[in-house]
Amino acid sequence: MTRETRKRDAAATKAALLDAASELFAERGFDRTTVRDIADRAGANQALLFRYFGTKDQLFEAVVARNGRQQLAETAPEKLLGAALRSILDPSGTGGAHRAMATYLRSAASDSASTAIRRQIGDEYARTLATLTDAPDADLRADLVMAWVLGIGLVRGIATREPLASADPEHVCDLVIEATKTLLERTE
Amino acid sequence: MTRETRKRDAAATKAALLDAASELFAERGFDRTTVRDIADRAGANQALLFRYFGTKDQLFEAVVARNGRQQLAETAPEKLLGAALRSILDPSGTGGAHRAMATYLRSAASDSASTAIRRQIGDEYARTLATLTDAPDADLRADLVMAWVLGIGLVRGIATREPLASADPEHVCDLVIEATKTLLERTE
DNA sequence: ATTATCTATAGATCTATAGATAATGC
DNA sequence: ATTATCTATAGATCTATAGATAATGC
Repeated sequence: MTRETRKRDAAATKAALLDAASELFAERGFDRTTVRDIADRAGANQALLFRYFGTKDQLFEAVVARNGRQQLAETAPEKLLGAALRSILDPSGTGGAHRAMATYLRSAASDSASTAIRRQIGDEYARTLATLTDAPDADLRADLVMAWVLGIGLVRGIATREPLASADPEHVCDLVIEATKTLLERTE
Repeated sequence: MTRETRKRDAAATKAALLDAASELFAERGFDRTTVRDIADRAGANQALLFRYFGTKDQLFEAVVARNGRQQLAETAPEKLLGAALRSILDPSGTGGAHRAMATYLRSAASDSASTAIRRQIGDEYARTLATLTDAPDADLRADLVMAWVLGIGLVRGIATREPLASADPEHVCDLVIEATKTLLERTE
């Protein structure tokens, strides 16, 4: 049996590595994901990862840069909070915000990771959320709302704490959105 | 110059290792803390860590078990939210809740870490917070409050996101406590 | 004599690189 | 001929253990 060689397509290989890295960083965080895990899932040789992305850190930044852009563009500001919450509360949710948040959470310990991702993901979410209030400290309040969503993702998805972990998503949404109204509407 | 040998005191060495581990796990998370880092900071030999605690995982559990107990006992339930928030918002705060939260956050990716710590820290906080409301889903609401505190710690302390990172602690407290009242008081 | 502490190192990873191999395009 | 892919491995960690050394208590 002859050893198979991957089809020669640099662009496709790069994309496959990005996809695999995006999944694994979200599942396990930066530290616990090895370059060999990524290459294996992508069906690519491990050395290509370095050829195309330089270092593991740079691959991480490439993942964040790619994911950050496409996820927010699709959601209207006033629906963003609900959408982010539902996507975080949906156990089957591998799409959209869930992955970005999971990456954010699971890589909280890694420095380069934290730095890169903070800018990309955080800024876009917060900027969008800040449009929902006209309080003078809109940006701060937006940060607080984002912090809540992240915290819920942490407690539910990673710590799998009960009763939150298996609570009804719509019920949680109601509670959070109601309390958030107080935060966003009270102008002083 | 003769090589110094540590004073022979097993109990003190164990305590020093626990202290050092507690600090480092909070600062860097489980994965990024090496047993040698811990032993060095404790001024102890690295082999003793294994002699006294078995494995790195077991040391982590010992840290969590020790810290979890003493931190909550001191605060009255109705002041817990404010105390937890202030301790997380205080940049100089190395004491109490801050370290527990930081450990929780920075070790979010590690499995054994996450499992051990979830039970210890989470349960005690949530149980205390749940006494503040008489809503039928008190535990769920308490989880949500805790999630918010953790999220704020994440965004402020680890991601150091502006404007939240350098916002006035009292102002943040006001905003969060006000919004939390809505969550805890609205019984239906 | 007991046992806390230390030395030395095995064994398992993991990132990254150098250089060989082989598939495509001209 | 170019260059995408693969092999093999260097070099750096990191956890954990086996066994030597040396300080205390009887």
